[in-house]
Amino acid sequence: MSEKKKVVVGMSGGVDSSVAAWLLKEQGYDVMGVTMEIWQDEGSDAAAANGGCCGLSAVEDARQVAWRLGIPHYVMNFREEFREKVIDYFIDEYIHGRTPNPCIACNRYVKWESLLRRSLDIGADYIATGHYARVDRLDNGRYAVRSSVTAAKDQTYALYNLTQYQLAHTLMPVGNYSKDQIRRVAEELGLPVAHKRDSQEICFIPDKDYAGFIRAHSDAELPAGDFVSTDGQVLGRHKGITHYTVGQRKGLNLAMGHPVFVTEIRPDVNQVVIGEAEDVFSDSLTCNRLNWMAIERLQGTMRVSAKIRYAHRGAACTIEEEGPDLVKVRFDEPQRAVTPGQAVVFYDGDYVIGGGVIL
RNA sequence: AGGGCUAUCGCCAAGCGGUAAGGCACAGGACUUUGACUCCUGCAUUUCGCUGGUUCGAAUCCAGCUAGCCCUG
Repeated sequence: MSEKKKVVVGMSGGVDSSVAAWLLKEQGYDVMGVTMEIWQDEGSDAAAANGGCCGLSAVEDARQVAWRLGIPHYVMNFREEFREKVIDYFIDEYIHGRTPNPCIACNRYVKWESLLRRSLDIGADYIATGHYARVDRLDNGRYAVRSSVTAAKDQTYALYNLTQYQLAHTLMPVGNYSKDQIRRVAEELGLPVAHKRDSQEICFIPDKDYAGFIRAHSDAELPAGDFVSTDGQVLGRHKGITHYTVGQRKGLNLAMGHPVFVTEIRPDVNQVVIGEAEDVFSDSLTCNRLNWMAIERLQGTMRVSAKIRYAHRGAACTIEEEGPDLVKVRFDEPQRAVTPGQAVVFYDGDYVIGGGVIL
């Protein structure tokens, strides 16, 4: 007859989700730990590499932490969902000359769709993660993700795409603390993962060879092609469009005497456009695949701060609906490397208003 | 087979007799739960097209050779 709310904590084996589990337990929840299996090539070196939010070492570390905290721990297989919603999407975007953000897709479709559904199925009321972000219920009744108290570790950008339903069943206890505080708690609890390195890079491509990964997991052609200047002059040969992204400087192998950058990728003609440093700035962008969070929908124009990539500080701008599922963003100051495929997330202060995908 | 010019790190390029600047590219690292950007470090110590010569000493002067470019045939 327990009135305790049940929560499933997604435990990656890292410090953050480990402490999140402990915090929830302290807050009186009935906590259960779940580690998601998402890697594809079992037994490969790639999967064994630590780092990433979901490395192979995850299961053992998470199991130990759960044991220490005295909570049950389970492993659930999400390989199929991950393959379809994250890896296939990732490959398809690159093939079409865009630059995807797999973490956002993983959050929306794997963590907050599959994991949430299965968690509710086994009787949980919420799922929780170790993200540095907070979930608030606003006066208008809507749920919105809110920046962590630590601006340096804020992870709201990757969470803009969560739905109201998903947020209503989400807890993010770590958002009220700084990274230092979290590590200190982990130390005090004697957790074995207290000093584990922060994860980074795409978890399913630890060697950072994206182009190689795409070639190995897709039958698309992806041939070499021309680097061209804005006025159409051929400057050299590129290794295939999947090797590049807007704003990129390194790896072009173009000795022009001064740094040059990718300004555009043209998948239809297999060209990569090269320009000067100043050519990579834009004063506006259009986005679609919108998800509104703090507001039900956009009416007229709205002044917000927009992040065009993870770790972007945010830029003042005006947003305006331009059509069904289409929003125009006009920046007060031109922004560097507005990149198709990346998410643009709108903020009002700490709160995520919504966001979309850059066209 | 007449005349002129040029040959320095992968690319561009300083140097003009005193013992090899710099930029780009590239490599490594830092930063980073996406791709990038940025920052830091490294990068011609028997070497300046080759072979000789002058000199205490040459990439720097001289000669020849080789290669490329240009002009005149």
